[in-house]
Amino acid sequence: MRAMAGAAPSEPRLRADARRNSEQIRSAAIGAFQGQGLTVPLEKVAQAAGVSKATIFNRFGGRIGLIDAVIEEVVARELFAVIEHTRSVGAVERIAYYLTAIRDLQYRQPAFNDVLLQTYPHSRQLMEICRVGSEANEEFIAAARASGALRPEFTAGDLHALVLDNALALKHGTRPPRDDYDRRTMYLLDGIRGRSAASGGR
Amino acid sequence: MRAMAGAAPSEPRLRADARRNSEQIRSAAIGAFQGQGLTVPLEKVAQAAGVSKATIFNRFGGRIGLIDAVIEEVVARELFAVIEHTRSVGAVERIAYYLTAIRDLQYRQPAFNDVLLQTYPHSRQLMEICRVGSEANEEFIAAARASGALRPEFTAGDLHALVLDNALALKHGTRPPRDDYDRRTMYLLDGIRGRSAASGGR
DNA sequence: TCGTAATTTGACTCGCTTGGTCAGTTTACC
DNA sequence: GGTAAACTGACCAAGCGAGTCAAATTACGA
Repeated sequence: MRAMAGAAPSEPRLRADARRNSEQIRSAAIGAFQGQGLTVPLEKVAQAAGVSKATIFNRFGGRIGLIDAVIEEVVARELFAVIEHTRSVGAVERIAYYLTAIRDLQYRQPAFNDVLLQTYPHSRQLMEICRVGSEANEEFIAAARASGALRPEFTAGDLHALVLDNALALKHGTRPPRDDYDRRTMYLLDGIRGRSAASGGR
Repeated sequence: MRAMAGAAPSEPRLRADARRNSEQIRSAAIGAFQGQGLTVPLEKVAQAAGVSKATIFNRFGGRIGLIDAVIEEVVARELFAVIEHTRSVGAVERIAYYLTAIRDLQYRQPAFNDVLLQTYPHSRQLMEICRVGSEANEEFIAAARASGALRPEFTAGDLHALVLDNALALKHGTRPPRDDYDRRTMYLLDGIRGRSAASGGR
């Protein structure tokens, strides 16, 4: 590693071309990560940015640096919004809303699954996102159990496993049509609901 | 490929050492496949059999030939037994029994997941096993729906996806403790049951 | 308009693992 | 013992993307 450290380089005055390239790489990375996940070959990102792969190393120090520089826009923002919004949902439907929203994110954003699966454990940012996510899980599970919306034997670990399994399925398998996916989300919800809770429709 | 074709070589009179090695390789393969799945390095199988890797190629022509020679003992027998036995279960509990048994097989036999995932599509035997399995799926789904044990919108494709996702999770993830796994099987069952059907306990 | 240092880049190396091959040696069998 | 079958150690192939570097290019200040 030469001199890189964190996000958008700004410490030393960059030359104009370097600044321009940084920006192009950033936005190419956001697009590529969102479309194909965090494991997309850097070569492709470079191509989309109209620069050489080596330039990515010059500007960001490598994949980890690049991820740290854009992960906020790629997934963190959206995830935190989901968590935040979930808190405003009524206690009884909250856990169903949360799981549905998470699964939606997983379906739409391959990068989100890479975060969950901790594909790059060397990125602080990624680990931090995971941590926050785990805490949200526990928060919502506890609340849901208290409200009777969830069957009592269901643990935070169960939720975690549920989501991780889905991440693996989406990552290594063929993604199903959206309506099939959503229907299966319903089965899931019905399987974890407490007896007392009323279902949405069914 | 030199001269191999199918299962246990028997066409031309083999020399005594060759016959002995074939047998050792077969049983080593059964052990290795059951323990670590069909993707276990041939080197390891050879080591367990006390021969060189090249001997496996001499005797079986390669991984596919070896798989074809032992897949019966490794998974087919047990799978067919499950299917057969499922037919003798009462209509209402049948689908639950089937899914539970399949998931048990998936947990205990990594090789079974390799079959499901069609890791080696060049093996006729593997494909045949898949075909038979798919037919069983449809048979049981149809019966379950007819008996009201299954929610009506649940399709054979849903069952297939359910099982495949689990195969991917077990293959690429960390396998959970058995009791967690079984509990999650319960959630699953509760999520796909028809309204009328009574659950086992809960 | 230079001089210089920052920047870019094409072409490379590297790692890493397993399947598969082959020449040369050992072994079974008649 | 002679011969062909069988075994084996050592080797190659392949894929594939990360990361590196010397050489060329470019921005920028004087």
